[in-house]
Order: sequence, then structure tokens, then C-alpha cells
Amino acid sequence: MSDTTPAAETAAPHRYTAELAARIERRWQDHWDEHGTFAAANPDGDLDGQPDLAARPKKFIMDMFPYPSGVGLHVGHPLGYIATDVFARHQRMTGHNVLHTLGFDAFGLPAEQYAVQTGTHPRVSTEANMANMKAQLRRLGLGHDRRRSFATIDPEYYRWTQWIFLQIYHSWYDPDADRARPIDTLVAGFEDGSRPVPGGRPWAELTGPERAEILSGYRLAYVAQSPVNWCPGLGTVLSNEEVTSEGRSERGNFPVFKANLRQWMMRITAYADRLAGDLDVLDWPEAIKLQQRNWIGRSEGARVDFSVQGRDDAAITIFTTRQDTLFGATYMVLAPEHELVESIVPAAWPAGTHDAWTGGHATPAEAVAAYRKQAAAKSDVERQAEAKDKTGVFTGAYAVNPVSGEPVPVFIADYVLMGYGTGAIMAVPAHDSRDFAFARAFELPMRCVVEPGDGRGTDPHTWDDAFVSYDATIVNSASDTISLDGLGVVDAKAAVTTWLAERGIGEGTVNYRLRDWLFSRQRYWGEPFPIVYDEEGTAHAVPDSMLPVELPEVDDYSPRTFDPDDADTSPEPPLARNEDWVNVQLDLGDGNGTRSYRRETNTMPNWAGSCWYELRYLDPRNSDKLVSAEAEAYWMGPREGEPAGGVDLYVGGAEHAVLHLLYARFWHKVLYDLGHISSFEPFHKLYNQGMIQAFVYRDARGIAVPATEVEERDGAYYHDGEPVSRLLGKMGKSLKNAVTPDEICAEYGADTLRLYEMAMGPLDVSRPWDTRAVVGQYRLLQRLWRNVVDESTGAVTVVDTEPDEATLRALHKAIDGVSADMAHLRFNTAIAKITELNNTLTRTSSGGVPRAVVEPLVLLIAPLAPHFAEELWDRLGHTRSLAHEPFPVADPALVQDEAVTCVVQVKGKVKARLEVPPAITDADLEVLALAAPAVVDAVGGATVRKVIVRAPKLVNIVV
RNA sequence: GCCGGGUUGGUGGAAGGGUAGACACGGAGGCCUCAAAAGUCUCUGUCCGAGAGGGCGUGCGGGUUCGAAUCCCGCACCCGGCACCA
Repeated sequence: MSDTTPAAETAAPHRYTAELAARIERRWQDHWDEHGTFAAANPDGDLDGQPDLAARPKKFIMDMFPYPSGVGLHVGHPLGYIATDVFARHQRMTGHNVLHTLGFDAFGLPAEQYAVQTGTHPRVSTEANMANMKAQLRRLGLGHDRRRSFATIDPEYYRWTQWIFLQIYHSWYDPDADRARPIDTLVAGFEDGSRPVPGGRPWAELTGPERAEILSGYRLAYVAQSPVNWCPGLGTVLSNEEVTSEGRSERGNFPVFKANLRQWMMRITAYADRLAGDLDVLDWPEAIKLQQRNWIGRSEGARVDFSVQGRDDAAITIFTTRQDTLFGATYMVLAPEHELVESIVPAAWPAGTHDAWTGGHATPAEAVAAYRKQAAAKSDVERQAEAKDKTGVFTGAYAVNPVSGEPVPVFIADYVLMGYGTGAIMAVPAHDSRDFAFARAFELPMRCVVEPGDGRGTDPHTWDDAFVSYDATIVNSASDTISLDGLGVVDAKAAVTTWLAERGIGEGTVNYRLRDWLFSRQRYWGEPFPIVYDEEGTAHAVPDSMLPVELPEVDDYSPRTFDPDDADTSPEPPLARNEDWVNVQLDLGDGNGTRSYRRETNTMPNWAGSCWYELRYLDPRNSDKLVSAEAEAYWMGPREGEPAGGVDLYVGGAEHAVLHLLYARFWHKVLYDLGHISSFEPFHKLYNQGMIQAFVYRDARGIAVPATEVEERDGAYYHDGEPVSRLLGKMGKSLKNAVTPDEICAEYGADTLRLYEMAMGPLDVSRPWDTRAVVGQYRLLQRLWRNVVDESTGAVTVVDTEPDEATLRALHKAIDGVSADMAHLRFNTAIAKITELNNTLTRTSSGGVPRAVVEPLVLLIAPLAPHFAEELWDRLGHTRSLAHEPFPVADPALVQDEAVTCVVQVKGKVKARLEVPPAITDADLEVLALAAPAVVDAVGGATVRKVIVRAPKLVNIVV
């Protein structure tokens, strides 16, 4: 494995080799474990005991925890873990009480699929995978507080996941208080009459199921019959967030169909506004904030009622963001599923109905029924593929444009979605490209009400597309009661909104793209719902005292999957097969005594466990509460610079931008509203690490060949003599390009691997792995080792003489730079500065390196190469781990060089370099520069028009 | 289509509007060695030149500035997100 031959080992038995690195690493990993070096102290509770630690400023540093997959880690996986470890170690050395640990997200599809593949129980394979991953991670020297680690599959953990579910279930969103409150407060309102009961009947007269049905409309977790994403290939339903824009499952890439099913939902839409608004106080990458904002899709506009001609009792309510174009609404469209459609359809086509509008049907009822059937049969994918071709049919009904009083025909068309806004729109073909396309196809009238600024004229019939602009003037928009002509878009909107509100036919509203979160899955390997159903089918919560509802042992835990393309299938939860578990006799403590119940057989999605794990790290053994108030306030409470509170640094992949991060924020806010925690955001600072990529080599058939067997000749690549293509891609077993941390550790040691991963480039950027280049960091450690230890005797060679001033300046410059880089996660440049300093020492200190320089240097590299640094620190005569040793602090007086190179430019070109003192004045420098021979030559007697002096680094002479 | 982010040597990458290419890999050469490995030293953007030196250079085209990889405008390409959301 090592490059060293036996002969060299005899010559240099104390060289820093892979073997020595392995010994050192094992030794220090054991030492840290034995001494609990990375234990973070809580202010109280069973993790207390180190008051001096708990008195320090805290830093809560977190990684997105892993799924314990069966294939093991490749070098890309630990990138973020190493980065947080380096940061955590640096923070520990700058006087912080640091909480850094790692748990496992062990429920869910990947674990289950692997278990199914290997034919073992998910718990058995998952636990084996976790043990394997823990061993792989331990080898990297990650400084985790092991006492705080757990897995989401631990019953003691998912007991609290179920508890939180019940908290959400037992809550409703009070719009007046703008927060979640216990459902009891709602019931109390219904009982005493202070809040009208939906349906109008007194609460006392309602039956149990009727009450349950009403409360379902308020609960933050509720069961509803609704169109959901059904994925036969996975055998489960999926949330909107888990379906790609191509209408396929994010996992497995199977087709997804709309099916109308009774499923658990989470009322995340109640939090849409806060989830969008609170992003402002978070220190997150703008790209991620933007993705969340887009997903939530807040849009301000107005609700407008259009009366239906000949029907005093019916009005069509639409949502628009362009109420300023109301005069331009020349027709309306309802979604095919809209509930009003049937009631507005007349018996016969109105006289003079355009042929193109009827779809060739004899009556409106026939036309509507045919179109509805056709629309329902279309999958989302088909619907999207045909997005450009607008289809629809006239309902035979006319509505009235409320401002102009003109009749407008009402269509149904599938380009209007039932799930957004009110499922109905006013169509303004002149100023909306979709309406324009539809109007062209159906020969509908258009009216220009926003003056085009591009010289196309005001006759829409001559246009190629709609004129869409927010920066333009309204025209053609006047009636007896209102005129918008001459107003800008913003003012016109305000005027229309006011006008509508005065007449009670509309108001300004806000709409969201976000839908409620589909929360149940038909899987075995997930948290059971703490819910049972009585004989009438009414859901009841399992009382807290009966938690956790444990996942039963079953013989057949594999999901029932189907032909991926067969939409005519329906989900079958594996738990439903277990009648003994499903049918129970329970006393729920609600006064009804022991009764028969059926358990809920769906399980929670794998996002559930990751929705709150940050909180459990704080107080992992608490059996009374999910987290003690003191621990939560200490580690996550709001404070200066972190107004929402939360984790100080959360590192993970950008692929969780919407899913995990949105769900976790939602749960956190519910817990905050209910008074369980003091922070109202879970993650204050978020950082997305890049991906480690690897070259994928493919032969003529397009099949990946093992990357290690590929040879390069003259810029081309060959495998077994055959040419292969090369493309940068992901690293993975299936692409035959995976490099494991174990291989690199064996060949160079974990410290080299850590350094290499951190030195490759900025943490947030993706870059290709290059095994050949790892040796560079190995050489750095060897050179630094040699500056301290004699390779043949093992003796420490540092000297106690004072370093010269140049060395001292180099040291303090490095300290200064490395400190700033560490604090800002710029580990690549920190390593460059350490390398530079070490190279300087190697070059200048042949008689032994002064201890006063080596010791700070060892501390500088300690967060990056901790075992290596601990070993040298020990050999330098220190008896305690350096984990809590103060990080070196630069002396400002020594940070600057004694002399700096000043560049003298003439017309922007460098003509001379001067060595000048850093404190030189502009005036002195100008004199020096103008006198330099090379400058005199370059100026050549021309008139100096201007001299720009930026002492001490630059002079620019303009002639 | 809309919204983000990016494009710097053979490679990964450095550069608060002020010496472009730090640090590292790879490559070339020297030293050490019987030899090799390891180590170490020098060179390594590109073109012209024996050399001193000079020209050109941060995806392309403009602009602002004494000075632009960096700021502004336009374009090309790559990556990511959303996608009939009214």
C-alpha cells in the first residue's frame, strides 16, 4: 500500500507513512472516545456536568443526516461532514461550547428497497448498514458527541415523532391570532356559539362523526379524499414535492398518476405566508430562498365575482393578479372539474353560437360531458405535453364583465387548474399569452387595455402574441363609474380593487401555489400513525401514554407494487395484511371505555423523522419531553444576529432545498406556536456543499467501464485497448467510478483525505475527484512532520531559540489569514496559507525549527488534520488533547511584512517594482516612483498628467 | 418560456476595482543514489526572441474607470430550479 520500500523504512523508520498515520489515527480516535473529548455540555439535565463549558458561547453545528444505504460511502459522501468537523473543531478552539453530532435517517424507501433486495428485515439490514457507516465515519476522525446520536427508527425517537404528529393533529390555525392553537379552543368556540359552526346547525346537535368531519376541515393534520399522486411502480402515493416536473417519481423515476384517494394531509398552506416571509431573517443561500419562495408561490391579486347571465343566484369567482386589465376580460374559463359547471349549462346552445365553440356537439350538456371525460382521462404528462395546443369547450353560459357590463362567454378548458386560486379565471387574451393562444384557437374577441410600449399598435388582432407588461399605461378602460385610462399598472390595480370592494363584488387577496402536504405512504418501513378508527370510521388519537405505537413484526414487509404504467391500481399498505395488529381493543381514556378499533395502516413519509431531529440532538435522552425548555433555549433560542433562533450552521446538499427544509420549517413553527420551543426557525445559517464528481468512462455500447482500468494516451482514453468516452458525472458504484474513503485512508491516512477534500476548492462548488492529486496533501503532512520529528531517530528536533523576525511575520500572516478563512468556511485557502508557511520553514530553518513557530503551526492545522496535530502536540511535550487549546491569535504588528513590493505602473502597465516600508506616505512613494530609472525611461520625457498613489502597494502614472 | 448560478493555464483552483494564475496536481530538467523509490532544488499561461526584453491573455462584443477576472449593457455556451399557477 505504501510507496515506502523496506529499505527506506530502515533508513527512515519514523517517517510519516500510511502505516504510521493509521497507528496515530487509531490511537487518537480511541483517546477521544475514552475521554469524551467532544461531549457538549448542556446547561442542565443529564448531559450537564461541565459548567465551565456550558458557560461559553454556544455553537450548534449540524449536517443533514444520512440514510444508511447498503452500498457504503464513497469519498463524496463525507465532504460536508469533514467540513462541519473542521469548522466545529475551530470553533471549539476559539472558546465555544460546540454541539456537533450525527444521527441516522433510517426509515424510508432506500432502506426498505435495499432490505427487499437482500431479503432481510429492514431493521436488520438498516442496523448493519448503520454499523458499517459508523465505522467508516469513525475512521475519518469526526469529532461528534456520540452520546447525542440516534436513529429515526429507534422507538424512543419515533415515539416523539408520533407525539408531534398528535400535536399537529390536535391543532388548528387561528387566522385571528395568526398561529396554531389547540383544537379545543376551536371546539369551545363552537360550543358557546362565539364561532359559527359550518353548516349552521348547533354543535350540541351534531353526531360524533359529523363533528369529526367539521374538525377535519380545521385540523393541521387531517384525512381527506382528494386527488393525490399515485405511483404504482413504487406502490405508494407521493407528495407534490416528490414528483418531478415530468410527472414522475423523484425516487425511481416511475410514472405518477392522479388518483382520488382518502389520505392524510398536513395543512402546510396555513403557514404559506410565514414560511415565505420568515426567509428574510435567515442566513441562507439566495438560490435556496428563491426556490422556496417560488415553491410557495405567493401572489397578490384580487378575487372578483362575475355574475352569470340569467342567473341571480350564481356568481363565478375568479382570482387574478391583473385586476387592472378587467376591462380586457372578453371571456371566462372554468376548470373542467369546477363545481359550478353543471349548474350553469343551459339546455341548448344560444342563438348564433360559433361553430368552433361547440366541439361539434348538439347541446352544451353533451359538449361539456365529453370534454370533462376527455380531460379526466389525461395524465399530467399528457396534459403538459399538449400545453401549447389549447383545448376547451363553450358551456353555453354567459357571464357579465362587472366593469364594462358586457356579456362574456364561459368556457371550460384544462389550461385552468382546479387546484389553484378558485379554479376559474377571467381571460384577458390581449395581455396573457395563454389566453391569447386560446382566443386565437376559438376565434374569441380581444381588447387591448394596456398600451403596448413596443409600437405594435392597439389592435390585438394584428399581434403575434399577447402584450404582457407591468410597466405601461392603461387605455380603453372607462365606464360610467370608473376610469383607469392613463393610470400605471400599480395605480390601476389599486383603483379597481377599491371599486370592487365598495360594491362587494371583490377584494384584494393573496394566493399561494403551495398545496397541502400529502403525509401518508403505503409502506412498511416508516413511523406508524398514532391513530385508530372506531366502528363508525371516525379517527381517534392514541393517547400520549400509549406511545410509541410500535411497528409490528411482519412476515411480508415488501410493498405491493404494480406495473408502473397501470393507473387502474390502488395502494395496499403492507401493515393492513397484519390483522392481529390492525384490530385492537383499547381504552383511549376518553370515557368510552374499552372498545374495538382498527389501526391506521399507512405510515409516515420518510421526511417525518428529519422534520425535528435537530431538536432531539439537544436533549436526546429526555423521556418526559421532546426537548427541555432550557436546552432548547440555550442551543437554539433567538439571540443577537439570529432573530429566529435555530442551528448556527447547517450543511447539506442543495437537493433538499424545498422538500426537507420546507417540511422541517413547518413543523418547527407549529411547535413554536404551541409553546414547546422558543425558536421559530430550525436552521439559522444554511450552507450547501458542492458535489464531488468523477469521470465516467463508457465504451462503444455506452456501458460504463471501471475508471481505474482506463488508460490515457495523447488526450484520448482507452479500456482494454478500445477507445472509451469520458464525461464528468456523479460518483457511484453503478458508474464504476466510486472511490471509497477506506481506500484513501489505507493508502495515505484519514488526515490526508480530510486535507485533500478541503483543499480541492471552495466548499460550495462541485469539482472532480482526482486520486492522483491526493498525494499533494500527503506531502504537506510529511514535510511538516519532518520539521518536527527526525525521521531516522524519531527525536523531536524543534529548537528553543527565538524565531527571526521574517519567520515571525510569516507565522502571524498565516495565523491572520487562516483564522479568517476558517471562520468563513474557506478551508481551501486556509490550507494554501498553512502550506506556504510550512514551505517557508522547510526552506529557512535547516538548523531546527523554533518551537515558537511550530506549536502555533500545529494548532493551525489541527482542525483540518486532527490526529496528526494531536500526535505532534503530544510529542512536543503537551499532556492534554489540543481539542480545547486556544487557536493562535495573530499579533497585528506582525501581520504586515517589513517591506512590501510597490508596483509602479505607467499607463496601466507595470514598469518597476520598489521595496518600500508599509507605512510609507503617498507623497514619499510618489517621489520614489517618479525617480525610478525604469519609470523615467517609460515616461520618456512626456508630460505626467496624473499620478495615482495607493500607498504602499501601487503607483500609476498617467502620461 | 421564466427565474437563479457559472465560464480564469494541461488539471483542481487563488486574486477587499490595483503585480492575473497563490496553493496543489501533472509535465520538463538538475541534485542525492551503483541504480531506483523517496526526498530536494529550478522551470512550467501563450506567442516572438539566443538573451535582455516585448506582444497577447480571465467565454465573446461593447461600456464605465488612471486602472476591470472583479462594476454596467448585450450575446454565446454550461449547470440547477420552476413550468398552462391566472
